[in-house]
Amino acid sequence: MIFSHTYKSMTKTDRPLRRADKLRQALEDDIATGALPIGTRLDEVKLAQRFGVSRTPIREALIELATAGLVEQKPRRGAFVREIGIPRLIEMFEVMADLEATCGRLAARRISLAETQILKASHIACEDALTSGDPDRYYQANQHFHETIYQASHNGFLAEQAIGLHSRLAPYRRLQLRARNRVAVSLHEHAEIVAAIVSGQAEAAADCLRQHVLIQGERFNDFVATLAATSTQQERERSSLKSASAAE
Amino acid sequence: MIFSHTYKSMTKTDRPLRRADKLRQALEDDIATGALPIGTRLDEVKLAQRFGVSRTPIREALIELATAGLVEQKPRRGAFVREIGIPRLIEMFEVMADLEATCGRLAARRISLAETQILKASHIACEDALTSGDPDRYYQANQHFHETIYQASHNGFLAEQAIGLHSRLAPYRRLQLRARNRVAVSLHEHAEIVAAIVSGQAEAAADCLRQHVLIQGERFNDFVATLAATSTQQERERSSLKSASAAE
DNA sequence: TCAATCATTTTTGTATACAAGAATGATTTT
DNA sequence: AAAATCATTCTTGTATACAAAAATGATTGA
Repeated sequence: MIFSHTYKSMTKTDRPLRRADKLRQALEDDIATGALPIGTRLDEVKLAQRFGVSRTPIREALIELATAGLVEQKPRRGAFVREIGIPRLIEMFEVMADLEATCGRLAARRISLAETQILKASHIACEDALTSGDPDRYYQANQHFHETIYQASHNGFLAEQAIGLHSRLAPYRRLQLRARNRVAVSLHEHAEIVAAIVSGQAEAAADCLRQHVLIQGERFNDFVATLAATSTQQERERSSLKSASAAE
Repeated sequence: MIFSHTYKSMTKTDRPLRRADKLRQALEDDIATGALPIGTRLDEVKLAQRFGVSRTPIREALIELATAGLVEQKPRRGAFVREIGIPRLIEMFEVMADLEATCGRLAARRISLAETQILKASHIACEDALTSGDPDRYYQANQHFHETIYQASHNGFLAEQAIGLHSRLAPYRRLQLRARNRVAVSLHEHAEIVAAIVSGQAEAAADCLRQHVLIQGERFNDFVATLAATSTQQERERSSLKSASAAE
């Protein structure tokens, strides 16, 4: 992975001599993986016991997570893994699509020769991952592909934003089926994106990427739509979260 | 002002029973206004004395500011008002331009009749503010104009991102001259933007807004360019920060 | 039996105490 | 006299103690 997945760690010189930072990362991972399901109350003393520290660094980590938007702090009532409603998720996908589009537009204009090679290689890696049949491997390869584009935009701030939002959407993207031929279509879109970028067609690259991401959002939308009005809705979301492969 | 200027306060029910939150806001304001100049070390005990609290809420506020990107925490060495380098500022303006463009594109498609009225009114308010000759008033009116567009995008998450970045760029936008006819040109651009949005021309609105913001960035760029290779560079930035009127 | 009120307990928010790394300054050595 | 090393002081990072608000549960009243 080229970038780490937090805003700060990209901009700061990495010497994490603060326990709170490690704790934040640990909690972040637990939230992303679903180990701490959405809506979970994050009890300070229990977390402190679990990690073998006092409440102080736990609180500091929770504040960081709250500021980053991953948890919600209700005054005097504690911190909860943030419940992101469907409407808000759609909004976030919309912004993600736009960030990706911008990355693509800039990348088409600014990508270096070396980065072009990396981009092509990461595309091929996606194809290989698909034929290997390993969902996790495809997920990784796909992420690398997108991060390559972020980097090729030569706008570090933009890349940070894109990575940050991407990681926030990660748990929800995993819900995202299943739809068996999606991966193949996705790969075809990747090919178009690569072609647009390497040939310097900025707007084409932007449009391809926007559609590529928006379709995910729409698919996600379809997915939750089929779930609506189901009594055990939450249960099904949970189990899907664990078993579903990464289709992007 | 429609929105408050923090990410969190838009999404949370506002009952700020945490001192740390008030402190964060106070420090945020001090940073934005330049009362705490860039690079200043934020001594925890001194801040605690100044605000009449213990170090604990101060620390929590500083962590929030660090996560939001306004201050930089060097481990074991304290927090500093973040020095944002020129290259990074340009990157941030580039992203800002894109966020605004997206707001405009969506607003053109989704704006309600009532919001159309508000948008027109806020445009007129900008004109009035200009003729009044009061820079602060124009600054406010201009901000309201842009926030109206954010809101009209009907994407709350996008609006939050736009507001957040806007406020982070605020202190640097103030540096931004001076160039005497800029305001008049800016108003003309506003008119074009309004026209594009109310007539539903999504791409036109996006392009206008992108240019509108990018030009600020370029102006900013010009400004710092004239400053380059000057021995008392920092000094001049400081004084300009205080005296310069708001031209956007 | 159900609801409302009050006491108890739990948990967050803040203050203080302590530990450890960094900055500062003096002393010593070359 | 200059530089390096060591002791002191200062500041951050963490733990603990305390205050106050909210959750919980029991008791009382209708």
